[in-house]
Amino acid sequence: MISYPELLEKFKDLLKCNSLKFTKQRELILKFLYENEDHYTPEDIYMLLKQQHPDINIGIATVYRTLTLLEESKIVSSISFGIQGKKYELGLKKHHDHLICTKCGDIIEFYDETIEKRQEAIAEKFNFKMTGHTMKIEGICEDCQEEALEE
Amino acid sequence: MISYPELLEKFKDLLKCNSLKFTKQRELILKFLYENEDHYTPEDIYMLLKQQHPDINIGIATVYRTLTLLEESKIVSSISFGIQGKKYELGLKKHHDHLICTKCGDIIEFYDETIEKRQEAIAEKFNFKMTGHTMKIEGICEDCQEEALEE
DNA sequence: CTTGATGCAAAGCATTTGCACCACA
DNA sequence: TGTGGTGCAAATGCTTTGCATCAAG
Repeated sequence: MISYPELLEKFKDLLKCNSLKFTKQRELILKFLYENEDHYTPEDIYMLLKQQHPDINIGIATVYRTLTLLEESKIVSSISFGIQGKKYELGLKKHHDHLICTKCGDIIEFYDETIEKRQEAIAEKFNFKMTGHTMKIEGICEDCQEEALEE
Repeated sequence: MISYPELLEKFKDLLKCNSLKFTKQRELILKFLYENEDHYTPEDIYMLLKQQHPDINIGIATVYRTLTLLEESKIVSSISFGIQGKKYELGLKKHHDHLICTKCGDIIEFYDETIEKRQEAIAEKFNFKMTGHTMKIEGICEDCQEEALEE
């Protein structure tokens, strides 16, 4: 896994190459996603950053703008859930898919070589030039099943 | 594949069991999805129905309400795309997944036994009680690739 | 007749945009 | 210093809701 200073450097380079500026807000968002390996909505990130850094001013619009920028640069990735909206996570780890508990919203990541291979084969079969793929398994997680039994 | 009269009967039963009413609007939407085996946004359905049946009054709210009802009843299913929004299709056929062309928006359906099996195995491994699963492969379809070459 | 359904317009909600001001480079 | 970034508030776009009226049972 890439270290934070490395990631920061990568981000700064990317900004420089596109004559964009490095700002406190952009760094905060990047750092937040690096330090919190989970899935967050833009709103989540906005609220938590405001809370953790009362000294720094940040607007929700900047969070949206930065997340879009980071996603285009392949530094973060997003998945969208029905009601829960779109959530972002650092996108530097190996490609993976998600198990989502529809009761508590918990997200479990997994990687399955067989599925990856089949996806490639299917894209090829239809002469599709694959640019991305997502898989979501929805269900009830272990904990929520137990809770249901207790009731 | 189920015939339309059968489907209609099934829908009517379902309404009766829940003391809901059978209306022209509900039938129109069901019929539309039966006759047009494709993926539509609520807006699409609303516009096309108004166009095809200028005599019958229908509001966008009713389309949303009916689609929600049909989806809860497992008669239709939906997939959501990034910018293109949520699209509905008749959900009575065998479970399948989608290839989506990010250029022209075309959707190709496919079914892969290996992937289905692996998904079940994964859910089991994490003690997840699977209630649903979706897979989307994004890319550029054959036609759009050719177009790109011509430019 | 009773109850649920409908259309309309208003309200919601997440996301985007315009703009004057601010801060990197 | 100039250019791009920011926060704010207004605007947008999709979806839901409240309500008076309508129609199915």
